[in-house]
Amino acid sequence: MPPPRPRVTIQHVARAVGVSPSTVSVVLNGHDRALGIREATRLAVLEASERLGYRANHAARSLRRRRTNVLSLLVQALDNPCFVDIAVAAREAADTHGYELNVIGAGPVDAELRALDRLHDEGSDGVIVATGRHSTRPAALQILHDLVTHGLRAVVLLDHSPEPGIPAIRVDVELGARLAVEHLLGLGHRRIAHLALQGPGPIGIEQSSQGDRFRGYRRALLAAGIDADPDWLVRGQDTLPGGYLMMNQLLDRPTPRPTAALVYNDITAIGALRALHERGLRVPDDMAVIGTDGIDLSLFTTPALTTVDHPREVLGRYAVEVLCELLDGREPPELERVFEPQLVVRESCGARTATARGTRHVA
Amino acid sequence: MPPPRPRVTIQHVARAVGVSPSTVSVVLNGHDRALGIREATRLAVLEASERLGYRANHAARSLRRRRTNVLSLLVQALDNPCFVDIAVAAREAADTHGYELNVIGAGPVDAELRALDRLHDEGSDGVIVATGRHSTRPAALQILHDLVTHGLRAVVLLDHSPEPGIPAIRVDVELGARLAVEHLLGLGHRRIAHLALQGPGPIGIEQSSQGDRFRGYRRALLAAGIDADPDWLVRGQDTLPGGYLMMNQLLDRPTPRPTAALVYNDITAIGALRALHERGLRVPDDMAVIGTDGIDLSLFTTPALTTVDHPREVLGRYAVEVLCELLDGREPPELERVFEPQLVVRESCGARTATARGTRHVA
DNA sequence: CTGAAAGCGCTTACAG
DNA sequence: CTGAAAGCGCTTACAG
Repeated sequence: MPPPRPRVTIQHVARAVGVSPSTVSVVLNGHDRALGIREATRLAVLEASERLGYRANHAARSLRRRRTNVLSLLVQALDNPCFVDIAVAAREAADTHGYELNVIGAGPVDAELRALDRLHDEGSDGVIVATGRHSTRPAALQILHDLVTHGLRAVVLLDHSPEPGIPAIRVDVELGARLAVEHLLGLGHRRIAHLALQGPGPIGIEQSSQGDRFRGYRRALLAAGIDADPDWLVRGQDTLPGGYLMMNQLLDRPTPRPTAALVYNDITAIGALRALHERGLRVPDDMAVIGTDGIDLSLFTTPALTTVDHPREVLGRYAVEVLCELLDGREPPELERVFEPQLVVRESCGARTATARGTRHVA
Repeated sequence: MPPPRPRVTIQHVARAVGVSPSTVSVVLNGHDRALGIREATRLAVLEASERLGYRANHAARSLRRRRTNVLSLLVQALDNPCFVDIAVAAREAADTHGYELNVIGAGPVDAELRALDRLHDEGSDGVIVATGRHSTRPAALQILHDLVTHGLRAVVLLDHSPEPGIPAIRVDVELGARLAVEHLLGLGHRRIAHLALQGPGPIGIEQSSQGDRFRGYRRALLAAGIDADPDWLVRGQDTLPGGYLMMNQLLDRPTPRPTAALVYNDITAIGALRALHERGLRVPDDMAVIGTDGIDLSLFTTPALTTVDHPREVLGRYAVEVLCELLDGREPPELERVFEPQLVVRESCGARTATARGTRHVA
């Protein structure tokens, strides 16, 4: 049994002041109508609700207003700091817009559909889907579509827009891959591997972040007259062990060993670094490694990761803002907003040395 | 304006089947009373609600039941994977008990009080406070007390129980520190530093995790006839840059340099590793480093961290279970449940080499 | 075996 | 300038 809950309601406040509940409601909500409330009454209501410790009942308010003022953010996995950064920024933005934010980690691919479907029941007004891999999965798209049909507003983050009513905020990962490869080419590398996320189908044909990235990688090589060897491509999970496994697979191949690797994200790159370390291979001397995301951790690895930085805070914040526009009945200015990544050169490609001192992270 | 929300209610289902809303409610909730419902009716209700896409309205249900079936988990910061591990396990446990879990990152110390106070408004039935530092802060304790006064159930995680009504689940960090120091002593170290969390007062007098850990550290040294030099103690933030800064401070001191360091947690230890790397100091040769928590990352650093592992999943799960007991009106079996930490020996103290291969993380 | 009625706490037109 | 009334969608005794 739930404990007895001596809830202070609007009724109690009203009785204490000697006004009606409606008056209390109007005052407490600071409505325009509150202008028409006598100052003395207003003050008395404020005082009494403070004194009695009144706290509005969410459920009642939501039921009546027909909106909950909560947003849901479905991220791929909370164990990747990149998504934590996005979530923290998103929560802050939600806060300033008067919303609560429910952050949900989708977990492994097979749990994702369930998590998506649950969004229906989270009781939120709108959702941000940041799993970064839905656009290649029809089932996920279907659920997303259903969500919108049921009156939820949705925004996609880190992927393409699946349909006209659902705006997308994403990073130009094709450009990111190009910047990375060009950096490596400039350093004299010719055999450049790509550790990529495992997808449902062959890479490169999908309209997805993964496909975009691969295209960037291949085109940048092509522009330098290099035809990417299929043996340079390894696909796997975007996790620490995933990166570890992929790098080991790459090193196990009989082909001439690549001298550099562009890795799916920083977490995966850290896994790859570990595999190299265990094999006694030196980074960057034996293998240059370049990550993606720009999470804080990438500055603290040994060696510090050169990476393609994504504006994680901006993405989180912007997604919330677009969602709020939608909830306010306004159409967002564009269906897709694409942010630019930025190459951050540190130690893992040998271009220069880095120090954690003096960054924004070290006060 | 919120979009028009063509909500399917219990009424619609009732009308479709030709029964009353009460019957629909009883059937859908699978109540004991449902036993008294004709099978044909039951099936018809189920079919119609499925067909119509009925989804219960959370707000209405909560309002009526006077319980929301949501739990809140306030963790210190989501950017420490240790708390993510706890949160993920807690959510799973909440799920199996029929609750939703709202995970909130408290953020920096100054934001913590605000976050705590907000718990009032999250509309949850119970809260788990896992900031790991409340017990030394009277203001935090006061808010926690208020929460319980307002009818919320509360459980403290990773700290001592602040009062009889609030159970605590924690780790014996004093033992953890002892295990770590004994390991280092066994390896021949004599000057062992301690990088600790900055608290509101001097260390060692507080009844807190921090104080407990320090006591374990000092006593283990004492047992070996070593009186801890105050210069071996550095206090700072429990973050990557915090660890980086603390290690640099330690190295800047004129006293004979310690040969080993027991660090507050793994994230901080990774910061410390980086500081050592930048100074050209080798781990473990020039300085042995030992972390705490046992997060996955600690296996992927270079060198791999020797650490004091905490049962993070168990902690998260158990906290939820205790909270559920409380919500069911049962008293938990004990006011404090203390779990044991475990030393995990890897590379950073030089005792042996480690490999990421073959762990549970690498499938 | 099922329905009518009341009510959870709030907000919002609408009166006056 | 403020109050009475209705209703958001659900659940739960209580009738029958």
